[in-house]
Amino acid sequence: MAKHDPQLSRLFHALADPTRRSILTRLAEGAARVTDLSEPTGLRLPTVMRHLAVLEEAGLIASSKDGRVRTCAIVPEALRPVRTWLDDQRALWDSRLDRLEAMAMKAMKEGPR
Amino acid sequence: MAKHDPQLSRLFHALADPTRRSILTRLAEGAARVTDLSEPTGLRLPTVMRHLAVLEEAGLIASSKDGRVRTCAIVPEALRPVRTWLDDQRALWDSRLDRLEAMAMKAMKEGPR
DNA sequence: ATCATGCTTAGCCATATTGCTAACTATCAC
DNA sequence: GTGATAGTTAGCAATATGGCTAAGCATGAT
Repeated sequence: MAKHDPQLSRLFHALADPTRRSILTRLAEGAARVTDLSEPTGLRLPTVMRHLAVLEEAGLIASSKDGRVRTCAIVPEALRPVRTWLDDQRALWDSRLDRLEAMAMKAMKEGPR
Repeated sequence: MAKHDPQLSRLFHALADPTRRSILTRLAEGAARVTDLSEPTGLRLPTVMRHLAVLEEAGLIASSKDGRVRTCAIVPEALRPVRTWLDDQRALWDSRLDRLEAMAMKAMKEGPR
């Protein structure tokens, strides 16, 4: 039985915000400084920092500081658990599709009575 | 350019909660009444109701009421946008990786500056 | 040394989320 | 009708989230 997976929760939560997704998309073009990530969002630096912290805690990005510049980059394998969960769910859902369908049919026939 | 997709945000947000994921996994075994979903979680009915509302607003489940019993079932195709987003990101990230590799190769050939 | 740059920290505010209880409605069984 | 059952609604409390400003701290340029 799959226990509550905090890592999966962190990943999904990180991906649930449009700003964070746009940051990820921007980072797909290449590593970027914090300021570079701030500009297209129209958000202030501290706000962007927080988003970056969420992304980094989820393992979706990595950052390192060189002088006063922090450079952020994507961690490509970070989405693996998400993909795995999706695959598992699809397997479960698909394998029960016929049964769900049957139950729906049955409910429709016996329902209103 | 992919605009902020509210539906994607709703989906990710719905999936970010372990209780909701366990509800989905439970529903993969077959449709269930609200009370059936409440028992294994150890949560009260109104709390479960709220989780179900989030799942339904995200389109992940559908429910219908027959008499006083509400039956919930999974909507298998609901995860499609998530899967599509993942695929798109992976494509972007992979192409970025390829470029990085090419640059590394080039750098190795030309030597350090 | 001085100043600008880039990030960081601290803290405020509004709203959202997640749990609860209590009370209410609607159905089903007697 | 009476009462049990299944769900619903209303509203409370604690915490999390997402934005901001202001001030601080390094580092780089002059």
